[in-house]
Amino acid sequence: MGRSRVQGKHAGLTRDQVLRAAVRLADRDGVEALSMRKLARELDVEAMTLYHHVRNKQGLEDAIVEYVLAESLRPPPEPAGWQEVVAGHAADLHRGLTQHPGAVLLFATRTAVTPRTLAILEQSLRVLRDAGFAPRTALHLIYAVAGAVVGQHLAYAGEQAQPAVDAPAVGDDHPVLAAALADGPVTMESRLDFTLTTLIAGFEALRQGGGSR
Amino acid sequence: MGRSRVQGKHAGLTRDQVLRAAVRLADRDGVEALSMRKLARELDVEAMTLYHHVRNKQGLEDAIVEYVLAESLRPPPEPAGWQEVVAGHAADLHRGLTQHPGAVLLFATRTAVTPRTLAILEQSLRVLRDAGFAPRTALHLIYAVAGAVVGQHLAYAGEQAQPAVDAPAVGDDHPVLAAALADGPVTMESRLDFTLTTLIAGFEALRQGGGSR
DNA sequence: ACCTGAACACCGTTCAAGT
DNA sequence: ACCTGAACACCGTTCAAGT
Repeated sequence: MGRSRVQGKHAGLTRDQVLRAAVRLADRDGVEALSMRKLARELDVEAMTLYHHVRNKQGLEDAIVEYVLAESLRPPPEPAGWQEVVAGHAADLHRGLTQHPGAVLLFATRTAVTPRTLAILEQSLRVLRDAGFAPRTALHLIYAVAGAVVGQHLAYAGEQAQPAVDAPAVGDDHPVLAAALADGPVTMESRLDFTLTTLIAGFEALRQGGGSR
Repeated sequence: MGRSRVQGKHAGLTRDQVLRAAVRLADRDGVEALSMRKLARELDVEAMTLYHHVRNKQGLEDAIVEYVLAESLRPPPEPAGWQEVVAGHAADLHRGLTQHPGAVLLFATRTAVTPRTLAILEQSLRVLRDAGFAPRTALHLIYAVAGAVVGQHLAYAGEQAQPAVDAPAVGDDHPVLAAALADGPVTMESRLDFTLTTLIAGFEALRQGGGSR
C-alpha cells in the first residue's frame, strides 16, 4: 500500500502496474467489484488517470484476459502426441483460471486474439493435423476443450455463490440423483477431468473413423 | 407502451409480468442493459415497486434463469435411448438460449435448482443408468453436455461484440489455421454439433470400457 | 506528457411516507 | 397492501484545467 507521491507530479504509473493491480483486485474481491474508481484508489491515483493507460473499462477487461492468457498459455512441447497437446492446453488454461478466478467471467465473454495466442494456436493445430486430423476438425477440437475448461470454471464460480446440488438438498424423491451424489458432491476437478477424458476418447474414435491424412 | 393507471392506485403488477418484461428487455438490449430502473420504466412504474415482486436484482436474475429454463426444458421422451436423452437435453437448452440470448450470461453464472429441474434431471439419470452408466458417471455426463451448450453460446455472444478468428485476420504466417478457416468461419452451430458428437462418441467408448450395470 | 477535479448521466437499495 | 419520492453511496466517462 501507499506509493508516496507529490500531488500533481508524475505518478510514474505504467500500464503493467495498472493491469497487475486490476487482476489482483478482481481475484481478491471478484470481477463485479472491479471498478475504475476502486482500482484507482488502490493505485493511489485519481480515476481519470487510468484512462491514460487503457481506452476504457472494456479495454481494461480485454487487457486482463490477454495478461492472464499470456501468463498461462505455454507452447506445446515438441515433439508431442496430440493427446498431450490437448491435455496440455486444458491444463494451462485450468491453472491460469485457478490462479486468477477474477478472470473467469471475462474469459467467458471475450476472445483474446493476439499474435502470441495465434502462434500457439497454429503450433497446436500443426501437431493435430500431423496426427491425422483435418485442420477444421483440429480447430473444432481446440474450441471444444477451451469451452469445456472455461465452462466448468464458470459453473464452479456460480456454485460458490449459490448452493450446489448435493445429497441433502435432493431428498428421497430422486434416488438415482441421490446415488450419484452418495460419494460426495461432484467437484469441478472431477467434472473437468471427466469432460476432457470423454472428449479425447471421442476424438480418438473420430480420428479412426476418418481423418484426412 | 402506456399501461394507463391512476397515480397512487394499484398497478396490478404481477411477478410474472415483471419477469416477462425483464426477459424481453434483456433479450432486446442485452443483460448489461438490464437495470431495475429501466425495467421499471418499461413497466410504467417506479423502480421501488419492483422490490415488491422480487427480493433484489440478484433475485430477479435468478428468476429469469428459472423462467427460461422452465420454458426450455422438456422431460425426456419415454422410452428413449441414452443418446436421445443427451441430445434432447442439449437441443432444449440450445433452443432456449437461442430464443433468449439475454439469459446466456445468467445461465453461466448460476444454477437453477428447482423441483422441476430436479425432477427432469432424475428422469434423465434413470435412462442413463438403465443404459449401463453408473449414476455418478451419468451426472457427470449431464454436466458436461450442459457446460458445452452454455459454453458455446457464451463464446458466440462474445464474438458478436468482438471480431472472431477468421481467415483475413490470420494471414500467411498461420497456414494450418488458414486452412481450417478456408471454408468460412467456424459457426456456433457447427462447434456445438462437433462437441456434442464427440462427447457422445466418448461416452459410448467409456460405456463399453466398463460401465456398472 | 501526465494527472486532476468537477460534472453528467447513470446505477442498486433504504427508508419514511403516501393512498 | 401496494406504490412512491427523496436520499445515499456508488458507477463510467467527458471535458477543461492544472503542473
